[in-house]
Amino acid sequence: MSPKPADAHVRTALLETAAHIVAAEGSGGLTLRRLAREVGTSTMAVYTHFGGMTELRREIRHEGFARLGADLAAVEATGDPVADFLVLGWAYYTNGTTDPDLYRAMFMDGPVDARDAGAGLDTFEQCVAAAQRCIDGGRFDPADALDLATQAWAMLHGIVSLQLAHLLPADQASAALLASGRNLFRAFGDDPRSLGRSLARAQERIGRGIEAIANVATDSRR
Amino acid sequence: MSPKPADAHVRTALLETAAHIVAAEGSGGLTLRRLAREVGTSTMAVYTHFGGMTELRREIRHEGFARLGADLAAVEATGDPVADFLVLGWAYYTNGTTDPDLYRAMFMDGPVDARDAGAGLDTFEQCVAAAQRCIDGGRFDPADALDLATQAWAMLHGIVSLQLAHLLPADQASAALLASGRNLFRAFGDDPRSLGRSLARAQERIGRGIEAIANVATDSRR
DNA sequence: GCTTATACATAGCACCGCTATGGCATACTG
DNA sequence: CAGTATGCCATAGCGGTGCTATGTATAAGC
Repeated sequence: MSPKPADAHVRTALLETAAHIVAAEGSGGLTLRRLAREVGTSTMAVYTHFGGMTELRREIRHEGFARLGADLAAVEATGDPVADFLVLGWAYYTNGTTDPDLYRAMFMDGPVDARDAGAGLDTFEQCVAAAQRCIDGGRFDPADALDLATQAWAMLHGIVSLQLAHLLPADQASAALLASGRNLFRAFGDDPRSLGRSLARAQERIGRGIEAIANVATDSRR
Repeated sequence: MSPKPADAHVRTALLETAAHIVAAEGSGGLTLRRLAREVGTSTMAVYTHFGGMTELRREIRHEGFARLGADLAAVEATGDPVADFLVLGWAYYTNGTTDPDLYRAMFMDGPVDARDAGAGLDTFEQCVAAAQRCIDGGRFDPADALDLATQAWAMLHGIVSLQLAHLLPADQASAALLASGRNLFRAFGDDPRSLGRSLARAQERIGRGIEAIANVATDSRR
């Protein structure tokens, strides 16, 4: 009946438009029947390919983690590991605030199961590595990189999710991001003057990188 | 037909059992028909008293904010404002982790509307006041108390919500809570040795206060 | 070429939030 | 005190949801 556009695996079309619906209208806008209608198939397709809406939503979360991982991987490691770390945090904040519904689907729709936790912690490894480089470079005091990364991640996630809950306006959120980042990194042992220079470099890279990261973002949307 | 137990305002019974269902089984367990059945009334009662499930859920959020506010108000202001602030943060963490589904309903089910934001920011004022006392007492460097409180809140919320999403095990979360608190307060200008003493006092108060806060918590459940 | 298995369509189930309507008790009014 | 008006709740029904049992057609294996 339907023209079957290229027939490129129904599974991909389902996941793609599902992620698009979630990103555009929120998790509540995604509906089995609507998804089937929009893709031009029947509701059964979702069950043959995923098993149900729960698994579909889990795949969407994985897609979100993949995009987040791509955005984080797009920040290049330079000779200034602290600036790298700062830019990484900014990339995280940007990812969450530009795709709020996807971020919500990842962290707030849960509770996350074991598979999700694995996918989430994979991207978290990039944060740990950034902290480790700061330690190895002598900028941070010797410490467990995972502890530092955890603190940074909690701060980032706290600011992002408070903004997404409309409990922090965007300007206050970004201000808190800057201040908390500086405070944390100071406490991690970085020298105030070095930190100031790294912060300036990071801000300059952020200014230059807005288009670059935007490109990566659109690329990762395939 | 039904015995109408004391007839104590159906509205109260609805809100109470609704909050109980959410706290016990999560937001997904709350259903209009089930709630009516469990209270022993009809689905219409929800609409006469609240206007719909949306408003009911909003009242549940307010109930959660009220309990959180009560838990926070239960920490007494002593001569050590930094210890007070630390205990306040611990109380926040405890509130979120002991009633995870209620905490989720407050911050993750949203997006929060203007009325919710007001209720949430009311309890946030206690955090601002605690920061202000630390500044006035000369423990923190002169600063905008709201900025400091925002950073502390974001950190707390980040840790709590990451734990609730099963992305941080409880032990790592409490460790991050301790470390981040110390790091932030150090950055806020507190002297390391004074901070160490306040932290010891706070830990002692927490140890003593576990039963007290638990009592307050059960009290606030009426 | 027949069989088998896979992918999708159809129809129906139980449940959801919500609303139109009616009954009934109370409160108000002349 | 009679009559009316008002608020609270029960009933029944609508369109929607996720999910499943069943049928069907296409593709794969021998």
